[in-house]
Amino acid sequence: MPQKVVTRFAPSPTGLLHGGNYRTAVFAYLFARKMQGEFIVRIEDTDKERSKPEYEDNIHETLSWLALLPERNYRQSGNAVRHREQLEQLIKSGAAFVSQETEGERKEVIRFKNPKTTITFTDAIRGEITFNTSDLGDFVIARSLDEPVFHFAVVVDDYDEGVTHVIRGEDHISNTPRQILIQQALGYETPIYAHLPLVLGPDRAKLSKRRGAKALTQYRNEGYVAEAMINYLALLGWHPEGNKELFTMDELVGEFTLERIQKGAGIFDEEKLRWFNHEHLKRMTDDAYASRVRDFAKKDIDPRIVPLLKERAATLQEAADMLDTEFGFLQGVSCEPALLTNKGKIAPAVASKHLNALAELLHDTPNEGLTSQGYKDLIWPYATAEGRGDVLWPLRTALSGRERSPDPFTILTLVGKDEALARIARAAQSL
RNA sequence: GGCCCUAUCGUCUAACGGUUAGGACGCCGGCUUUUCAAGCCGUUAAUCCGGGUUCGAUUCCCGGUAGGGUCACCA
Repeated sequence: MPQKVVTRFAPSPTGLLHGGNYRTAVFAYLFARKMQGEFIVRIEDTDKERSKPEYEDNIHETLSWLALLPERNYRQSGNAVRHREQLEQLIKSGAAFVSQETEGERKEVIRFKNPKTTITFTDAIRGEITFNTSDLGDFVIARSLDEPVFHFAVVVDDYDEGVTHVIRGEDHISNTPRQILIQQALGYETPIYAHLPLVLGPDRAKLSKRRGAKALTQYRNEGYVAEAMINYLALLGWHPEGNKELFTMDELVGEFTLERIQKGAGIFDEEKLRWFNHEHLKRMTDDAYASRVRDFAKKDIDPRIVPLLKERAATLQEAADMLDTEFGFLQGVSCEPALLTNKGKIAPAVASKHLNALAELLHDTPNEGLTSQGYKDLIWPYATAEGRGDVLWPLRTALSGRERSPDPFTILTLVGKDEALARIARAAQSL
C-alpha cells in the first residue's frame, strides 16, 4: 500500500496573508484531498519578535472561511523539544557545530557543516533542479539550542508530521538544497517538492503587503464569497482539461493534478475574481443567497427582490448597498420635481399629465395586482403612443424616487397598486 | 553580481510536432432598452528574439533577451 499523502500549509504569523499565500494552501489542500490524504496546517512561529497571535488567528479564520480545513493543526513552537533533540544529535554527529561569531547579534550560533556537494532534486512541477551547495557556506541552523531557525525546524517538523509533499512557493526553490542537506544529515527521506509559480500584483512584482496586496480577509469584508475565491485561486496557475471555468470545491478536487500546474508566474486579477464572484452568487439558491446578503448587510431582505439582486450585484457589498439605493423604494420615496422631469428634459406639465393618465389606467386594474409583464401590457400602448421617455421616466422616478432603479413594471409588482397610486398622486402634485 | 526558475492575446489560460493558434475576464461595438444593471451577438488582440533538429515547430535542443526568485542569527 502506497504511503498516505500528507501536504501542509506552513505560514508564518508575521502579517496578514494575501491571495498568493492562500493559493498555496488551496493547492496543498486540493492535492491532499484528491489523493485521499491529509492536509495539515503548521504555524511557523519561530521568529518570536515578529510573530503575533492576531495574525495567527487571522490565518485560522481565513482558512475556515475558505473551508480549507486541516486534519491536524500544529504550531512550530510546540515542537521545541524535538528541535533541540535533533539539533544536539546533529552536533554530536559532527554535521553541525557551535560557531563563535565576530559579527551579528550573538557570540555563538549553531551552523551546519556544509559538505560542499551537489544536490539534485526532482520538482513535481519543474523537473530536475541541481544546485552546488558550496556557495551556501556553513549556514546557520539555530541561534541557540532552543532557538532553531526556519531551515532546520521545517525539516524536522515535516519529517515528524509525515509530510510527503511539500507544496510551496517558488521563492523557496533556493532554500531546498540546504533543507535536503539537513535531511540527509538526519537520515530523513526527502519529500516530494512542488514549487508553485509566484502570484504577482498588477505591477508584475511579487504580491506583498508593502505593495498594497490585500489581506484575503479583506475580500471577504468586501463581499466576496469563499466559493468564488477558491475557484479563482485554483485557476490562477492551474487549469484542468477543457474550457470549463466554474467549479465547486468538490469538482476542483476531482480534477486536480500537480502536472497541470503552470510554471510561469501569474497576476492576481481582481476583475476576473469579481466575475467569478458574480457567477457563484448567481448559482446560489434564492434562499441561500438571501441569507448571505442578510448576514452580510445585517439587514432583512425582501425575498421577492432576490432574483433582481442576484442579477445586478457582483458582490455581497454591492447587494447590501442596493438595498438602500436601487431598491430603496421599498422603504418609501420622496420625490424631487427635478428628478421627475429628468432635470427639466421633460416639461412638468407633460410629466404630470402622463402621471395622471397612468393613475387612471392603474385604477381599473385588479387589487391583487398584476405580474410585471401584466403591468407592462397595460401601460405599454399608452407609453408608445405618447412617447416612452416622457411617460416611463416620470412613472419610474415617481415610483422609485431614484435615478437608478429596476423598471417601473417590476416596481409596481413590488409596492402594490395602492401604494403605487399614492406615490403617483404625490409626484403629480409636486410638479 | 553569483546561483536558480520562467517566457502564448492587456490578464488568466488551451495546445502535450501537423489547428484558420481555442476559451475566459476586461476593453470596444451592436442588439434590447424609460434609468442603472443584467442578458444576447460580435470585434480587436498572442506564440520574446536568433540559431539548430525535423517533411513540418507554440511544442524538442542551444544561445541571447526580458522578467522573477534567492543569496539573513525572516519565514
